[in-house]
Amino acid sequence: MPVAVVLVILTVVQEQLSVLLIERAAEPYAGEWALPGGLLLPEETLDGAATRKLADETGVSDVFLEQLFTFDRLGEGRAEAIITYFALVDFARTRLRGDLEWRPAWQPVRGLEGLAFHNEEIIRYAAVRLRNKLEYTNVGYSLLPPRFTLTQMQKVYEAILGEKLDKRNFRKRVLGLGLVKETGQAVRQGPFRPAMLYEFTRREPMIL
Amino acid sequence: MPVAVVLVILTVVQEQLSVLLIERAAEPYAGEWALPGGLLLPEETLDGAATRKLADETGVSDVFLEQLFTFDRLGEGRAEAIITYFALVDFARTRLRGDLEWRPAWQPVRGLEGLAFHNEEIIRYAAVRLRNKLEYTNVGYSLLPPRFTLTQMQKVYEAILGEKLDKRNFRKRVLGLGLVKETGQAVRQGPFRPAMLYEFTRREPMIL
DNA sequence: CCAAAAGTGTTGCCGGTACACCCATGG
DNA sequence: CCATGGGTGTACCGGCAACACTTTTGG
Repeated sequence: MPVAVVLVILTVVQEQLSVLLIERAAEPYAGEWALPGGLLLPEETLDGAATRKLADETGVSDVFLEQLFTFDRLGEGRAEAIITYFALVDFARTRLRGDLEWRPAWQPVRGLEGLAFHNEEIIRYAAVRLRNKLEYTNVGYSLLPPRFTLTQMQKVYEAILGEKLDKRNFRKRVLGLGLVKETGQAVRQGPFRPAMLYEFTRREPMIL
Repeated sequence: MPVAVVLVILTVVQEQLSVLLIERAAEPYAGEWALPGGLLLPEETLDGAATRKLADETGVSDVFLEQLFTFDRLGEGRAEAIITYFALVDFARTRLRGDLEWRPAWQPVRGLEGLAFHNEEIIRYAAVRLRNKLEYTNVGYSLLPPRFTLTQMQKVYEAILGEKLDKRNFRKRVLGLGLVKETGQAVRQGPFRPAMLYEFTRREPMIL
């Protein structure tokens, strides 16, 4: 009875916090939606397995990835313990692999129900953790392109927190805390003034 | 290669944050100090295993007990994954078992070094988590007798945070937040006015 | 001319911190 | 008479939330 590693990969798509799910090919729960994961290989570290699975599913590396919680087998799996990780990725830089036997897809976190293994509980827990971390860390770096406008950033924050934020207070805070810094002029995007571009001043360590 | 559960059992002894350690009987690291733990039994839940081990070592149950972190085998153990828990107990209500083949003992957290399996890292992490939780939860209930004076409580907090606190501000806060409430008169203890006794208004769920 | 995004300051409140003295009595 | 623990109130400061208008130009 080995150990399994399961990933909660979160991103923001169309102003909605979303999670990567796969349609299970094998029993149990064949045909149902579930979180991606797999068994820990011999001689592999937990972080290594999580990193590998993340790259397998999204092609992404060097993003925020952190251990979330460990469950016992949830009744029905083949593993003795399920170690869950959560990752944050920039949707625009992700290319889901369509050639896998399971079909990965982004699904909004709000209103998820009826997943295999009660995986919605894990997802809710990850979303709570993310909301907390957002308030006292800079995990957001992983959800945005390297350079972005403050309006983009604010929309990501609003999607995660699930509420509108005040523009001036938001800017005061992220600038005042030194979270982000200006990084040059911007290009006009529409019928309005060109925006300033920003980047994060520091990145969190990949594993805390 | 099964799964192991390891416990960081913390308490405050003589105004020092302390941890329960055992002297290992078996190789590897025979004769060295380490955290107590053991293998997960078949059909046992993780929380169940942690609760069982805690009762084995201290005779205590119904205290704060929470999952901490999961490590891979740390190089040298027999287990594939090590799931750590941390628990908080009231020193006065604990009776360590001297009849075990390993000898459990309380050791101050400050200055620990050279433990088996680099266990001091886990202990430091548990101490950090405890300090954080202390500020926004009421985990303290588990470290104190059911009824206590505010001075006792303050000393416990000071031991954990490693700094002196202001008496008036401390009382204002714990009363203002409704953390504790008066629970009757007290008995004289020495050459001074008898103190008021308090208890916690609510207890955290045992597992979060 | 209007929709859409960019940008910009002030005020009030609340929570947290700093800080010092009196009381009672067992020894 | 002093050591020891119990108990109490005020003043300042800083962070956080609330709040509205001007600019630009593509359609």
